[in-house]
Amino acid sequence: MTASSVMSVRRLQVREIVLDSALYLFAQKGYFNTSIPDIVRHSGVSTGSIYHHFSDKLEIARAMYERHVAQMERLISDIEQYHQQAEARCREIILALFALTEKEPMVMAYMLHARHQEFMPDAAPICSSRPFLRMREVVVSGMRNGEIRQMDAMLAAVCVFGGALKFIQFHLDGILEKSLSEYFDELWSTAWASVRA
Amino acid sequence: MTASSVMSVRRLQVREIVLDSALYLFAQKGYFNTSIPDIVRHSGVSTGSIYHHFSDKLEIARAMYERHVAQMERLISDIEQYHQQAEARCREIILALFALTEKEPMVMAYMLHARHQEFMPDAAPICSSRPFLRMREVVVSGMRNGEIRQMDAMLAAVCVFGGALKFIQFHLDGILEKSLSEYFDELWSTAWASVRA
DNA sequence: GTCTATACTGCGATAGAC
DNA sequence: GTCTATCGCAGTATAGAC
Repeated sequence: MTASSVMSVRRLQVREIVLDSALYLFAQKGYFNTSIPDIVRHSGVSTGSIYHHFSDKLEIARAMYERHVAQMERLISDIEQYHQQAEARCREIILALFALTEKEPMVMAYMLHARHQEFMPDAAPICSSRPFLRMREVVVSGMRNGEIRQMDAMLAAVCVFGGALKFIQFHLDGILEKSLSEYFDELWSTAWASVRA
Repeated sequence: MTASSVMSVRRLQVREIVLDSALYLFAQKGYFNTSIPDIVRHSGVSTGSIYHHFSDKLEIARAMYERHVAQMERLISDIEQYHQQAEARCREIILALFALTEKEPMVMAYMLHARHQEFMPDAAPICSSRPFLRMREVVVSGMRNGEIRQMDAMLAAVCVFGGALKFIQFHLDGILEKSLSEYFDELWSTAWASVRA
């Protein structure tokens, strides 16, 4: 292993440590309630080092956003590869989002809850981000191949995924009596019934 | 008119002016991006005067939240008074929310979009606020009187109102091609079909 | 009750030693 | 590349005249 590859591995490590701390703190208290000193304390990385790896606080938020948009896109790509029907794809996407919510609630909290536009001036609303656009494309293709009845595309997407996303929000807000997965069957059958051809 | 009643009318006026400015600014830029000097500039009321009427910046946010929670509750009460069936009540509530969104988008932006818990430490999530609890009660009563089929109460509420609320969010985010009201018919028939007995 | 001027704090960001 | 020390400033809140 060369010296430069050691350095770049280490470089990645520090970035990841900072991003993990920032995810925890941003998801828990929000971007504005999290100071650089907070991140220093929680991550154990010094101010100077943080600013060596990130140009400013905003870039931390941006890098984290990109990291988790990519994570969600990968999740959808995997599903599209293994399932061909829109019905199966939608179903599996919801199951994967539920699993992600229970395994890494902070990721979902940051992606769904945070008002990214308040601190990332050029960010699109989350519903226009790549993972959500791809979810809508899955629904549109289902409409083209006759699995889903002809209807407004946006409405169809809301019918299929809207309920699941609301339940994820409820779960993160702690107002659900049961675990997310216990709601899945009834939720999915109701959602799919409202759009199937 | 007595001197004290003049004073209290004026007192209310100043509070309203400040709250109106704060609504505009909070809805547009968010709570944390809005400084007291911003409110001073936009409202024309001086710092000293603002602090005479509100103990701190947080209390402005709280008072505004209460004002619009009450406004939405009144809207629901009026509908409950004039309509007895759950179906009509739900329908009219959605129509009223759409109308409010188009007439006073900032109210809906502040109520639905803002992450109130980030700056109001003791606030419940918006979905647990009184207007949203009452909307769920309407659905539950519709389930009791047989208009809505037996199903998980939370799921039923999401089916009835979730789509409309998502479309309001889309509208506020500016990603809708048509006006809100043009989506209503298809949205409502789909939503109600998914829950009716 | 309303204003102007200002005190105080805590944050984001930088400098510079190691 | 990482650290500690610190600068400059924006922003909340107050003091005190009118």
